[in-house]
Amino acid sequence: MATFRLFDLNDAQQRAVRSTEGPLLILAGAGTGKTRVITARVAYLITQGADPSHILAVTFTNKAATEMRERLARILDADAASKVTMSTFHALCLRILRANIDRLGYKNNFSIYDEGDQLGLIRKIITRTSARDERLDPNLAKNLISKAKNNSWKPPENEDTLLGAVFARYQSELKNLNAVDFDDLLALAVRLLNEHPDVRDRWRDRFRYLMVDEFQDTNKLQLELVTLLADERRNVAVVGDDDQSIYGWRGAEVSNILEFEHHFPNPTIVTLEQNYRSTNAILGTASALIGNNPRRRAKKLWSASEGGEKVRLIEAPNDREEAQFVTEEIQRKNFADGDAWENFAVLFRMNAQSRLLEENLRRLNIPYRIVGGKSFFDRREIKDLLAYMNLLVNPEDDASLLRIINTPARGLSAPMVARALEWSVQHKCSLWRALGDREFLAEVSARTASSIRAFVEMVGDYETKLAEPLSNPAALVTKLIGEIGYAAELRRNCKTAEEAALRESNVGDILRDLSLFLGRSTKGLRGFLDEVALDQEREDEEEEEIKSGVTLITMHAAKGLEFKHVYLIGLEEGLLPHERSKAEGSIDEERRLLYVGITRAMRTLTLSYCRNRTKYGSVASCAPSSFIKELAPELLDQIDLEKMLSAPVGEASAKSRFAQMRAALAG
DNA sequence: AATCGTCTGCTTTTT
DNA sequence: GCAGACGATT
Repeated sequence: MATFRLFDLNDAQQRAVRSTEGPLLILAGAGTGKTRVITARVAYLITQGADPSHILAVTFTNKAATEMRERLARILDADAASKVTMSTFHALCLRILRANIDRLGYKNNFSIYDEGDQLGLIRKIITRTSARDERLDPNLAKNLISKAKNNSWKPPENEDTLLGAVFARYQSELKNLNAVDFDDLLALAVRLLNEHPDVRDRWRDRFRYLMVDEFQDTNKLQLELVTLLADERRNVAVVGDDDQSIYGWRGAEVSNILEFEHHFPNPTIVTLEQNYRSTNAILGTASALIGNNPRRRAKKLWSASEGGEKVRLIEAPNDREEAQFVTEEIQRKNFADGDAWENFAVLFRMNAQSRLLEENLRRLNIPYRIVGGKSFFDRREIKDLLAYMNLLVNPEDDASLLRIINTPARGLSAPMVARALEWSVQHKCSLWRALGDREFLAEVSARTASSIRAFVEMVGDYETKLAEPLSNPAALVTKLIGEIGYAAELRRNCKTAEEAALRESNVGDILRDLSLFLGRSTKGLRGFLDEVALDQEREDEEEEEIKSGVTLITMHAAKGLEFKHVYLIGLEEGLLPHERSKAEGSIDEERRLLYVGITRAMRTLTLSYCRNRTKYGSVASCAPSSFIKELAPELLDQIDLEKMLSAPVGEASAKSRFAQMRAALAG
C-alpha cells in the first residue's frame, strides 16, 4: 500500500497529483519538485484503484528513469512499484519493435547502430555514390538525415540531389543490414503503431495512464508516439518547463508544450512556482533574464526562504585570470567555510573552456570531475568486444563484421574486404553472406579463401552454440576472445603495458556486466546488447571513485542538477549567446540556456566575463554578453577583478593573500 | 600496414 | 592551437 502523504505537498503540487483523468499539463519551473510530483501522482493513481501495470512514465534519460523507479519504490510496496513501466522513449520503442518489427519487413533480431556505425555507413555510401566533383560532409549528411527522420520525411523517390540519394540508400542499406539507428527506433515504432491497428490497440490497452517528463524536449515523433498511445482516453500527463527548452538544435519542439492545448484540447493546467532550491536573489536574476523571451508560458518562481547573497558579476582581464580567480576562490571557501568540494560547480558554454579550469584545479590539488566527454563505450576494446557479440546475434550486421573482421589480424586484408563488400552490393546480400559464398571464394586466392573459411566457420560455430537452449553466453564470449587471442592483440597495440592492462580490465568489466545481466534477466545476449546500446552512461571503476570533487560541466549537461555554489563563466557576446546561435537566430534558446545555468545555484551564484579571451590560438578582445544587461541590477554585485586585486587594503587583498598562502601550503 | 605530416575547421549531445 | 581525417610515404 502506498505510504506517501499527500499533505506533504504544496497546493499546486496536490492539484497536479489529484488530477487523474484527461490531459494534464504540469508547468514545473526549475526546482519546484517535479520528480516528487510525478512519483506522488503515480502512487496516488494506484491508491485510486489504477492497476500499476497500466501506468507508463516516459523520460529522456536512463538516469531519470532509474531515479524515478527508486523514488517510487520508496513510497510504494515493491511489488506495485515494479509493475509500473518507467522507461526512456527509446527503450519503450525498442520494446515495441522487438515484439513486432517483422510487420515492417525487418527481422526481430535487428542491431542498433550508434552514431559511429551510422557515420561509417554514410561515409561508405557517399564515396560510392558521389560524382568526382561532388562533395558532401558525412557528418552534415548524418545530421540532415537525422533531422529528416525526426520530421517523418521520406527519402526522395527521385535521387536528383546527392543528399537525397545518400538518404535513400542509407535507409535501404540499413534495412538490408537488419539494423536501425536511434532515430529509427522512434520513427519505426510510430510507423508500426500507425500502420498496424492491432499492434496499436494492444499497447493502448496496456498503457492507460501516460506520463511524460521533460515534455519541452520532445520532438515531433515523440509527440506522435504519445498521441498514438493516448487514444481517446487522453489520460496524458506531461511535465515540463518551456523556459528550460535547450535542445531545439536536436529537434526538440518547444511548440509541443507551448501549444499543448492544440494537441490535447481542454487540459487541466497546473503551474508549479514555489521553488525549493535557490535564494530569491538567484530566482529574481533568473526571472528578470527569462522575462525577455517572447514566446513563453508566464510563471513567477518564488522561494519561502528569505535573503541570500547578491549575485556577483566579475569582470576579468582574460580567461586565464578568470579561471585562476574561480579556482582559488573555491579553494578559499572550502578552507574557510568547510564547504565540501562537491558543493561547487563551474558551468560553461563549451567543453573547451574546461581546460584552463582543469589546469588550475590540478595545480591547487583540488579534486574535480568533468561531466561529459568520451564515453566508456567509445573505447576501442569495448567497441571491438561489443562488435563480436553483435555479430553472434546478427551476423548480417556489416558494421560489426567490418569492425572486427581483421582484428586481430587473420589475413583478411583491406583490399579483400573491399572486394567482398563490392560483391555483396552487386549480389544484394550482406557481407557475411558474401564471405560464405562459393562464387565469391572462387574469386580470391586459395590462401585468402582458407582464411575466410576459418573465420566464417569459427563465428558460425559460436553462433550455433549460442542458439542452443541452455547455452551460457558469458562463457561463450569469454572463450571466443580467448580463442582469437584478443589479449595479445591489445598488448601488441598499446604503447605501454599499463594501457594494455587497463584495456584488458575494461574487457573483463564488460564480461562481468554480461554475467550479472544474464543473472537478472531472461533476455540473453540480445537483451544485454540492447541495454548497452541505450545506456552509455556507465563509467568504469576508476571514474566511479573520482565522483567527488568540484564539478566542471556544460550548461546543457547541468540541466536537472543543483549545486550550492555555482560559477558561470564566459558570459561574453559570441560565446553566450554563441556566435553560431546568433547566426541561426536562436537567441531565445541561448537565453534559456543561461536561465538553466542560473537556476542550478542553491546559495551563491557568480557570473563572470573576460575582456580578452584566447580563441583558436590567438587573443581576441570580447564584449560582455548582451544578456548581462537583462539581469536585475539591484540583485547584482559588480566586481572588477583587476581593481579588486590592486586595492591596497581591505577584504579583497586579504583574501588574495590568504589564497596565496593556501596555495603555498597545498603545493 | 603503420606512421608521419599536412590540412581543415572549429557549440551544445538526453538516446 | 589542437584534434581528427586523409593522403603520402617507408
